[in-house]
Amino acid sequence: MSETELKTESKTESKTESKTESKNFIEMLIDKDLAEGVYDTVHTRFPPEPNGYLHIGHAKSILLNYGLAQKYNGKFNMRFDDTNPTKEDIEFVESIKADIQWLGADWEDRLFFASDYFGQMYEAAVKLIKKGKAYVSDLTAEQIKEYRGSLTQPGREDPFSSRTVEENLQLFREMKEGKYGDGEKVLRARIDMASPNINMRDPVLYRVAHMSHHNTGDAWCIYPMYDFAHPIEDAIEGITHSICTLEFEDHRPLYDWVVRELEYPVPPRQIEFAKLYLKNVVTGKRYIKKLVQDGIVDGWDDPRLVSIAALRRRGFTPESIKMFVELCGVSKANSVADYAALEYCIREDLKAKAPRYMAILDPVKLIVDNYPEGRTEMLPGINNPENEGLGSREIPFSRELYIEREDFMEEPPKKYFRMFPGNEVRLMNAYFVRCTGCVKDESGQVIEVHCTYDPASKGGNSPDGRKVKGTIHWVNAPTAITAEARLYENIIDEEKGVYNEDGSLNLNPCSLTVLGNCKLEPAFAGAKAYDRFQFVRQGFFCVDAKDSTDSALVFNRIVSLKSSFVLPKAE
RNA sequence: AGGGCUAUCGCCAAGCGGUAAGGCACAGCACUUUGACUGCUGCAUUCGCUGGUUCGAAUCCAGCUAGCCCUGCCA
Repeated sequence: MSETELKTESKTESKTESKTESKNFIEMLIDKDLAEGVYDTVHTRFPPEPNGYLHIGHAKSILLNYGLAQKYNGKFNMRFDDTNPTKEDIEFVESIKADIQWLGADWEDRLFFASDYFGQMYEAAVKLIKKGKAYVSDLTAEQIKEYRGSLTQPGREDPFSSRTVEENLQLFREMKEGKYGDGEKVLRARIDMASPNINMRDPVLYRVAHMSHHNTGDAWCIYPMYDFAHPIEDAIEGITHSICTLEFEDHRPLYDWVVRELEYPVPPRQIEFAKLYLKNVVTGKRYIKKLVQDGIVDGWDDPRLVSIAALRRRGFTPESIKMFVELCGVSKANSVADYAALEYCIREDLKAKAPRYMAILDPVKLIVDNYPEGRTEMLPGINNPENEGLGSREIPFSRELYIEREDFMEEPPKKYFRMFPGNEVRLMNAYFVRCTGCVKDESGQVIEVHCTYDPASKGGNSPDGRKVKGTIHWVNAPTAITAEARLYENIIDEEKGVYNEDGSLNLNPCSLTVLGNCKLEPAFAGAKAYDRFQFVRQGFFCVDAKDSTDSALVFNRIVSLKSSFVLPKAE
């Protein structure tokens, strides 16, 4: 090996090395924990409450937790945090599981329900009572609020906090046995009513709720509060790093208190990170519910929404969501990502994956006057020049074709290099054609564009080396498949932001455009739900899983292709 | 206003006392059988502000300012 070769090699090596991505603050914390022997494995979890559909924001948490477990060769648990039967519904359990699986986060055999730990939580509460760290209070909800004080005023001692351990034990047992009605009694932790952190002012641990639970039925009429239940759930499952969002920072002292008082040998550590927000996007449950009720969107999976189900239906891939989440990063600074970053990710992912076929969204006839009538020939086309593995196809060509209405202008502006009288363009994969004119109906609408072709330019190149500036796509008219395409814009009017002054949503009236007369080349035949394609020069499209049928294909535009060409406004 | 957290390019985000990574967006050029892709180039004399420590500060100290979160028997 020569000296130069050696040099080149070491150069490449150091380059690879320097490309190592910097770690986020959670990874640095984990590294430290591992180095100091605080933990010797990494065990994370995703703990949604089954009270709604997952959206893009949840994807960050799911992928973060799962990704960390993978990176550190640890484990990832799926856990439903179902401690409040008044707000939860079994209906969401299945949809949440499906969404997480689709995203690729694998919990293996570790699917848990917080409600499975109700017995252990009850025992934990008894333990606290015995330690004198919890008591039963008869205060009403309003009184508790009163006694709690305010942000600036310390709280006052609960008059029931002096009950004896025996009394508390008996009362708590009676709460469990159903002796008291909803709201009559609660179990409170005895911590510090004067704490500047309101969460520490004797927080409620258990409340009475005579209600059937989707998992435990009527076995319980008392249910633990989040602040008490969550650390126990984590500890029981051996979670090491309990990752949650920023608003729980104030709860960490209470989390640590519970875990300490209960004397778990390896206490889990709560770490908080900033949620992922998208600019000009609605995620609020009540807003989406209203959009559905008002018939503005077609359900929770309407492709204009950003629920996981909606993104899936629109045609986003799990890989693109993962790429997006990684692109956004993890930090403690509240931030709002641009939707453009998501679009970048899906284009990037589909670039090599999706076959590139020709489809006309808004068709107008193109007649090749000098092409023999009745003749059809098959022309080869590469399905994706960036991925030879996707193969090639035969595309029919004849005298009558469809082209995009916007690819012809009788009087073109400057720098327009598509079809206009006298101009020569390339029909992609086919021939050079020179435009000779058009036919209009009585209203002035162009109904036919005419041209002549150069037989020598078959395949799209002229043997005389002649160049054309424009290449347009086309579809053979006699064999065209008619289909529907749905084009989406943000459901929010981006000019003025998400909300109006009165709190209502500021909707974009043009968020959906349905094109019902699209013409597709035969290669599209047999396209199935979730199949994704690039419509050449238009964008990436996905077969709609809800409305598409074999005989009437329906496509959702996932994202358009980028374009630096802007048609000057006609006056 | 009591407590907690955060402030680095239009949007994310590295940086951890040695003289501002990267990505998205944007702009320009080249290439092009997609006005796409790709390639190249440009894009913070400056890190919320003001002082201080230091030979040297985005990084340390002090004081300010702004934003977010907290007074559910929700999670």
